[in-house]
Amino acid sequence: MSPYDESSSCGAFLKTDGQAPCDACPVRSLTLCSSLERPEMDALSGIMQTRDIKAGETVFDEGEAANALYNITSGAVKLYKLLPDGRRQITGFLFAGDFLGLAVGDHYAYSAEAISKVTLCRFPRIQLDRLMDQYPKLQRRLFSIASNELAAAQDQMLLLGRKTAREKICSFLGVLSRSNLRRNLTPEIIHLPMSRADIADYLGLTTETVSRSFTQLKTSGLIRLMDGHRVKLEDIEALAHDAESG
Amino acid sequence: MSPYDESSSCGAFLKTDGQAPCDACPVRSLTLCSSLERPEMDALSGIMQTRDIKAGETVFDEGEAANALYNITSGAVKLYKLLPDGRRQITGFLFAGDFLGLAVGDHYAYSAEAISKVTLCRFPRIQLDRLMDQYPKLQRRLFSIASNELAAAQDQMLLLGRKTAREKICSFLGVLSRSNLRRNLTPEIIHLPMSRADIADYLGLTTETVSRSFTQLKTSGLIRLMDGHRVKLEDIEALAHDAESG
DNA sequence: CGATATCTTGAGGAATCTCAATACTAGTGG
DNA sequence: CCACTAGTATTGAGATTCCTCAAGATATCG
Repeated sequence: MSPYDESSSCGAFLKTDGQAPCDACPVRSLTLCSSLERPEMDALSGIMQTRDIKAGETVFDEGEAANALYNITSGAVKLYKLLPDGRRQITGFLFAGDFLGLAVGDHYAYSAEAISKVTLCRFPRIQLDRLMDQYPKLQRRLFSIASNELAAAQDQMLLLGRKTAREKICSFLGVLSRSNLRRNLTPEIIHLPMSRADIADYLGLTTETVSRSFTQLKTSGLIRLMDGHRVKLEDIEALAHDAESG
Repeated sequence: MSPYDESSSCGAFLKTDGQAPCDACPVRSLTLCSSLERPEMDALSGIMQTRDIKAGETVFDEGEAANALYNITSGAVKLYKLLPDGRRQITGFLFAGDFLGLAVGDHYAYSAEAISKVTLCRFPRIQLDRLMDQYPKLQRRLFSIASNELAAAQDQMLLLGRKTAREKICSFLGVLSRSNLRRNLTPEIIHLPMSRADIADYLGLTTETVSRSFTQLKTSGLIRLMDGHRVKLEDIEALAHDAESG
């Protein structure tokens, strides 16, 4: 069987004639599809496929032909680049509603791997390119997504180049907390589906330093480690402060 | 007098009725204007202004209303973000042909400052937005620029998060060398108009470490410091190798 | 419930930073 | 045209953060 299921719906919803599913999409307001009109929506769902991926599996690899773009319907994905000796930089963690697959040339410049079980909406690039010519609004939406990612990347450069380990962790928790707000989740409880090694590779640290920083924040009473993958922010104000000068 | 000169040409060229100047633009193939057709070109030059900036002066500041986008006709610009305590991360160095001013909301998320005397083509945002609706090709061009910047930002994250001081310097020289090629300059002679402090804030290092790394590369025979701001690459192969594992 | 991976903690080391002194460069005015 | 000054770059010595290596604790999954 093909890895792509052309007929299934956006996420785990009703299978229909191919345009209703997106109406039921729980994360639509966050995705590529946000603020699109009926015709764009229908065109998009017309070329859309869905793809399910198990935790640890690859969505695509650096260097691979960039044949498609994706929207995450559920689950978490990490993007990363590798150096020849295996050192790794994670350039982003993506969650439900997030978009991935932008490429400059014909090939992806980074790898994408599922952190948890993931459901994706897949848009073949050639067809999406055609739609972009047809619907300027879609083109604009993609431009806006790219601009947002660029701004986030610049924040991350500041973090990587100039922040201390503690500040990095506080910034990371702050970003996730704010992302919870956008998703109508409580900003105090942070879910960390990724490993400490992933966090380390995202923040330019080692797992040991990540672990020590968490412990230190716990000791200072700013956070509580509910379990390894769930953190309660006890003092968001103080965390925000320590993210920039702590 | 207004800082903007609506009538002058793109760069230091003939003043005309407002559409010929771009025809003479020496860096057009590198800019926003590249691969645009006559009507787009004319529309762009119609809303274009030029702006001259002295070394050390500001193009715009972080937080300022994002009223315009710019293309550099000559000179060098640095983009940077600051932390409250003054720590600085330079997110990019821009040269003739490069584009700046992309913003997510209504405000710039970073500052832009001239490193040398700079000439800019200025495009008011509101008018450019209108043109984007009118000319999908222009929209597409901006999307492509944003995508390219994003890819560069991801490379820089890898550099900042995972490379050693020596690797950072070698990577930096490599990028500039390749940028010389695009501009039809010799790839062996690198001009560094920025200070060591700027380089340090770009690479997540201190001036002292930048200086020591240069000295070390000189001692290894990979480069020659012709003067403080001009470097000869003696062994591009070796530099490229050391940019990723050395 | 046990095996394995992940996480935490500890001790020592290394790369880079900080602080300080010296050398160089570029621009200024005599 | 040269000397002077202020900024910039280099070099040195010691401090510090974070990393490496190693062991023990905890969580996860079949």
